[in-house]
Amino acid sequence: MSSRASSAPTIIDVAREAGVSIKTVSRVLNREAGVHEQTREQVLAVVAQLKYRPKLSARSLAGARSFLIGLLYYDPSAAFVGGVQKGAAVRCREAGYHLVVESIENEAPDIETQVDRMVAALRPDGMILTPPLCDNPQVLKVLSDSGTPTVLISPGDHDPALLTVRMDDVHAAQEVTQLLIELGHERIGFIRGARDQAASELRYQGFKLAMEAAGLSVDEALVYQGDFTFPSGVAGAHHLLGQKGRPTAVFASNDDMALGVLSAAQRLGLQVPGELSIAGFDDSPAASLVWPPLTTVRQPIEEMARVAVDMLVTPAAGGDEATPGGRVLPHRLVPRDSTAALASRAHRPTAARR
Amino acid sequence: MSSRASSAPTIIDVAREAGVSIKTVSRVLNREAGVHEQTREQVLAVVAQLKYRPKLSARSLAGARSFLIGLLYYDPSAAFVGGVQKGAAVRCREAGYHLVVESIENEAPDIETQVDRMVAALRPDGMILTPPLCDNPQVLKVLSDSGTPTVLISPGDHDPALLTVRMDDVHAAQEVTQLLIELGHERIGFIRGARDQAASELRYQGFKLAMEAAGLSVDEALVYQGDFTFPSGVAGAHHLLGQKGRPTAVFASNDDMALGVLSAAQRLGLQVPGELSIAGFDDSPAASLVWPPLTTVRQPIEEMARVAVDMLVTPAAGGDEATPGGRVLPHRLVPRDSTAALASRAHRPTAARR
DNA sequence: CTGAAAGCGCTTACAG
DNA sequence: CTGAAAGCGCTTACAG
Repeated sequence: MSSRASSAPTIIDVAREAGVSIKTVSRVLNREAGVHEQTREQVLAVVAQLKYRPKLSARSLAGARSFLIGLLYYDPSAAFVGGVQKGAAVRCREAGYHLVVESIENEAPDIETQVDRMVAALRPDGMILTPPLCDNPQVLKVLSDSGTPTVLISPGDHDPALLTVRMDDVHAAQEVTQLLIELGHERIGFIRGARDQAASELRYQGFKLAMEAAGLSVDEALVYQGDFTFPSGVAGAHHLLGQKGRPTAVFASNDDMALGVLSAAQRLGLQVPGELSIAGFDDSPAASLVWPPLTTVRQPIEEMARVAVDMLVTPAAGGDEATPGGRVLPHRLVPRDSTAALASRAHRPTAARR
Repeated sequence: MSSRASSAPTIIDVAREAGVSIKTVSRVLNREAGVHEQTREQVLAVVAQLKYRPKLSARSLAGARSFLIGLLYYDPSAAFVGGVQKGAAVRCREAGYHLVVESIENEAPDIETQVDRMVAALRPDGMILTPPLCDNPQVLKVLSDSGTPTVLISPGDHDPALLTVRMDDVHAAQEVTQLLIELGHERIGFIRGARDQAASELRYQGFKLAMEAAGLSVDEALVYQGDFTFPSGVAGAHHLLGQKGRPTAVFASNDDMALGVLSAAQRLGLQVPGELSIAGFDDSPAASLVWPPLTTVRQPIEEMARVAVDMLVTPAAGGDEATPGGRVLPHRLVPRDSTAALASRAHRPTAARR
């Protein structure tokens, strides 16, 4: 079937044809300095003519690098993982690396074995972890024991020595809250995310900070504990909207829950945004597909993944002055039609309230 | 940083400790027959004690297999690719393989170089292609020239010698159409998918077959050419619902477009499903998140990916009697609330019309 | 600026 | 049932 598989040219073929040693071919291919320009061109010409491509397994076995980056994820959101994957895969290709993807369960009893097997077999030059795996101590332990450089995307509390990439969840949540406040809303419901994810707490903090800055009190009765799923958004909506002094706006910690709120509101016959404003977080694909489209925050997912690969491939790319091994990427508030000024009330800037 | 990296045990360490040759260790690890049970257990004990894991690059360089499966995709739908990825990654791990994912642009001018580079560097034991890449002649050419076994997921017309996995788009579309017909709908609008994707034509054929089987004519004015995107669903809805004898139901070739129809209908003030029934295709995550939830067809995405890996890893797994290299996986009609019986008309089974 | 030698850690024939 | 030797195709020191 693959009769030509055996005829693939090796570095020896190239060296012979170019009249140089294999070491020189290696130098040219790895862009090492100190090769006569004429020699370089000659080698490159033969490489092109023979369509020579170095074999990764040989490079990996002989050298110190595997040219492999591992990405570990445990599903939750297809949109999030998909974005990370695309950003990472593209950057890997640009850098001459390849992305090996493994899906592992966060609660699997043999999770350490799974991770260890992957790392020991592949010897990746680096690993990228997404939530909630990036906060899993067992996984982190295995990786650190193996000496594999690791980048955490949007982690919670973590060893400050580790490389991280994230966005500013607190500030983003503040901005969303401020938007609602500026639209005249005072009774704003909040739906928290899953307890075991770091972003949940950060977004809640942002909400509280913005409320307090505007001189508004956070009514505990208007805070619901969700878990980032659509159904928990529905449940949260029923809880919040069933109150005596019900909120005129609801800020859900992610889009899936906001969609649940939207669905519940429509079933309850509430006009959105006329009678209820709704805001989410993530800017998931569905957020712009529903009606009315959701006001939300765009997470720089693909960019975070690109940066993660950069940190692994070009160690110099890691960190900035503030947090040595950490990078914080900019987000963007995305106002859409699910939020509007409070019906029949004047627009009241928050500054005037102090 | 990784001081212990150099101390990773090799097959030689295991052989020495177990008092056997490296060949015997290799036999045990590869489950080759003909090893004394006692020897086998002794080797396994040492392997466990030393936490020995064979290095993939060495196995790959020395042997005929790389234990790598490549997955090539060009985004379109995050949900589809995400499902394929998960199914493939899980099955790979079970089989001791690893999944290398590459995202390439279907229209990139250097697409052949990109694919060739990946295949030549990795020497994967097999490749999996998703639409639209599985119908890209240039990509298929490079892979066939390299002798890399390839499985196409949901391809269009293809070389019958190639391995394929798909669902029955024609039949599934027939079922959706029948459901609408059984609900009493006669004027049914249809929105076609992207011209360059094979599934578009297949689903349209299914629609026509069901209409004809029920003795209903397909009104060309009620067929709109979409492109699988949300906006084209909105445009299709405006086109179809603006007609004199407008349809009482719309069947969109995928969920994204169906969501567009839903959005447009709600803006036009039409009750769904009271005044308009809507059906989609895919059972994307958003389909069950909107209100009303969408009637659709569940594609067996993860299963298709698992089977694809199986065909590559266990050659015997490929094909069934009907189509030698092809496997057709079962789908499932998912009736939800976006479709309902035609208002104020009796339920009329299609059989009675003939 | 260039090269000869050794070696990475396994599997593949081949022997016994 | 088991093993000694060769070799996969590169990179790494080390020389010159």
